[in-house]
Amino acid sequence: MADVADLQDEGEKVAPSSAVMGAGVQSVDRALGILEVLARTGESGVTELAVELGVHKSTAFRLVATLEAHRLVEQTSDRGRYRLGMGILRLAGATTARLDLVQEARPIARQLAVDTGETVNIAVLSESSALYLDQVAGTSALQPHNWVGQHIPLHATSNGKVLLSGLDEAALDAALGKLATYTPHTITGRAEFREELARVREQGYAVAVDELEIGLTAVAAPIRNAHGDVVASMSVSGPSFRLPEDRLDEVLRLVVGAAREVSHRLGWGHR
Amino acid sequence: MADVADLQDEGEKVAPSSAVMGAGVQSVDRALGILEVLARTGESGVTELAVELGVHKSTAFRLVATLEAHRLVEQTSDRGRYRLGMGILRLAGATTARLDLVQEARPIARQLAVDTGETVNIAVLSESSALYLDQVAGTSALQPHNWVGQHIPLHATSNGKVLLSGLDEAALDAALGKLATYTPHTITGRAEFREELARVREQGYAVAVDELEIGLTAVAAPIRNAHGDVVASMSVSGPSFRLPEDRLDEVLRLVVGAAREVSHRLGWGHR
DNA sequence: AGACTGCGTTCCGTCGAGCGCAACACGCGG
DNA sequence: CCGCGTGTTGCGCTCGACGGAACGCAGTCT
Repeated sequence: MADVADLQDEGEKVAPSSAVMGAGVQSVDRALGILEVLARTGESGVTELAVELGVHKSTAFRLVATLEAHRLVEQTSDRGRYRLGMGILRLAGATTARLDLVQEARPIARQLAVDTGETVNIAVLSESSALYLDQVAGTSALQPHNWVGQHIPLHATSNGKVLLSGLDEAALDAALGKLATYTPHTITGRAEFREELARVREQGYAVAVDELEIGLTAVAAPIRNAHGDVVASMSVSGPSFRLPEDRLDEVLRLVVGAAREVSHRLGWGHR
Repeated sequence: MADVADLQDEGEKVAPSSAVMGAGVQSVDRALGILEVLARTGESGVTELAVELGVHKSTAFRLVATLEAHRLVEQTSDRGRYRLGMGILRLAGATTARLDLVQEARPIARQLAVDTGETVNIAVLSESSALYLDQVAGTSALQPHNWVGQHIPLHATSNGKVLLSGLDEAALDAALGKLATYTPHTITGRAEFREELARVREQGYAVAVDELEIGLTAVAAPIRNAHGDVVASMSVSGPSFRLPEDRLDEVLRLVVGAAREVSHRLGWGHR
């Protein structure tokens, strides 16, 4: 039952593009597919969505109208295109409020932000990129433009390195695409990157200076669950001029300590 | 703005407690209903969800399984209960990145935070409570515990007053439940509160000193869209001792100016 | 202007997808 | 052990979701 009956050869190339699809309740599947398309494109019309899903225009419309009734999507104007709506944010608020990872990590992250004066982030691995779960602003006015929910490349960030360091060889290969170059300091050699990961594993922390963006420095340490797996990563990041070499040692000590504290609260080292 | 709602007079057997429901594609409607229930309860079992929606267990299971395939829900353990998942957060990231309100407001909010030294929030009206969309921390270490996605009572906050001031009588009645008392300064009289709203409308800003919490002061101004409707509210809040009467004038000037600037960027006053 | 092409939206008849039923596998407590 | 509670799975019947086609409206080309 793998292939969906695509009987219409209207001429349009039937490209399932990307998504799970094909598993579960058909109409719900399609509706969620719409959300994913909108997340990717930012904004789409009914016709566009219909082509993307390989369904009739009217079908796409009915689905999107249902989503709209629940405020998960909204249209830019009457008779306009569609985009993701506020309902998503409401759900997201309820999600983070309940995730015990965020729950446990938040007070510690806040203290870390106060101690270092820089921005603290918590990220998890999600489909070959880093998903930022939470962010606590530093005391300085100069803040990074990241935001919860953003996708960040794994090989050019301290968080990414930490998260990858917890994977075995097979999973690593799957998660690691090609290593894009962002700055002259980005590590792009595969062998070289594996060495870096070994170093991270050994040291228990990761550093990235100017690797994603010139002038941006970040350090990160792993958060482990009761089984000892790396489930998340906690980082401190800020402008490189505020995080010079001689200050990094101090910051590293704080980050590693904070991450270990969260790990303990999640049950690591108990039993 | 045709309402899709009233085509049929509810043949439902059991009261679906709360939610939109009854409009659009049935199975999608139910699936989204599940998300809303999970957002409310935090965690539920299949059977529980089934009775909540008034459907058969197996139906609820199939729906929740589809949601799980898209990572919008996850189960606490194999054969365990269900809760909202990371997929929601991914969608939320894509949402905030594209919502032009947040997009436009963020740099201005940040500047306002720098100028005042206090925390800036942006909130919208969402089902008879305030939904906080964005937050920029002030320069001081002492920060409020709020977070994006939280629901806050409308009648005891400056943001809430501003948002309510944009409604007509009918909508106001619908949005306003009973006026709970939080502190001795909370306005609880209905007539009194309407006078306060009239003042807010006239002045173009709202103030709340010790009304939600003793020691917490906040001021807010409306953000308008191209049609002139109040779509959001921007506030500055901090400890009352840092925001004494004689400083409020200055802060108010800044807030009103910032909110007006955002409104302009959203097309207000243009043509 | 007028024809034309694209959009989002609506109506309707049909047929297969999704529903409820019932049976299943498992965990718990009496 | 049995009963009762989960979450999970096949299976036929039926009703709800689907695609086709037409509509109203906005631009755009001729």
